Amino acid sequence: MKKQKLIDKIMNAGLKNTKYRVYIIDLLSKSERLMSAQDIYLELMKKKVNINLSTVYRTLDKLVETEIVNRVQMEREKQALFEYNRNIHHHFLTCLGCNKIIPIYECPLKDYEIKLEKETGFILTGHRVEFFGYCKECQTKLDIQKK
Amino acid sequence: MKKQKLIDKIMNAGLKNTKYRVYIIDLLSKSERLMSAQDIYLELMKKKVNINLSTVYRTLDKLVETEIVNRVQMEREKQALFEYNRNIHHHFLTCLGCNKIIPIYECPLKDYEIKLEKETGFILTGHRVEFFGYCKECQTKLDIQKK
DNA sequence: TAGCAAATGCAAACCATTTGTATTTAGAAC
DNA sequence: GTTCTAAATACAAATGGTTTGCATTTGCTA
Repeated sequence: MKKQKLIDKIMNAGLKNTKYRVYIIDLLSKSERLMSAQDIYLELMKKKVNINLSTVYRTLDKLVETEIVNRVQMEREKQALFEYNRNIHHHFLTCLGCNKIIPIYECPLKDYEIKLEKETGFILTGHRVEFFGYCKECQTKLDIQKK
Repeated sequence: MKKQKLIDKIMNAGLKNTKYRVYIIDLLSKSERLMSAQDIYLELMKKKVNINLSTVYRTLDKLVETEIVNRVQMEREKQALFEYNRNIHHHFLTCLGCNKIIPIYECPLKDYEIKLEKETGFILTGHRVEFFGYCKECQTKLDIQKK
């Protein structure tokens, strides 16, 4: 994403354009993995961007609030993880061997949600799904086979 | 569950039979809601069962390890929640209004998992699903309608 | 360019959870 | 029943992710 586009995005959300916001959105939008606040902090420090950890948290709060970024809580991670919001609904697949997290851009629950709404009387607004298993490499490495 | 059955369950898992274990399993197996460690601690104190919070945590660790109890991490709760393991696969439906959590004993993902295994090469071992929405009461209270 | 609200840095607080260690207890062996 | 040992517990302190209070700085509007 061009820097100007990124600044527009920040300002359109009603936020002030600050260097840290630019850095964090840029970092997340280029990252192919989910990142924790700590990850972001360390990554920026490595790039000689001197930021405070509490600023990372406050920035992420704002970005989540304005839906520029998504916060997700994985079952097995204690810290929250963040991803750039591309507005594409997806689920996650976590490898229990190496902990890598793969987004799955496909959703088998559309019809089921309608059914569930009828059954429960709820109005549904969303869902989240996390699959667990072992990736090919870990299957070999850990000698895991389908039972 | 009868007390003796409960003790058998503990001992069959290779654990020592202690009063706190009996109390905690009994409490969880009778609770119709998920409970946090803190909830359990307070509930027991209310019943004049003087237990230490760290004992609650260590007991829960053992019970999760031996699969007598399940630990679940909800998206919106920071503490882990615990439920008695009835060995019935289920998902959760959380009301964004009143935070109640309803288990859904139905799974639309069986076939999809096979497909996902083929697509990704993973061996899948499980998944978890949480639906979000508003229950009937909160729809009225908060004037929420389907869009 | 001034003024003000918003953003930041820093230190301290917070809260769920874990850990170290001394003491107690369950259950196996006698 | 008594003894012995590993496991369980109490208590206090530590940990780790996250939040907050407050003084200072910065971005944006007028």
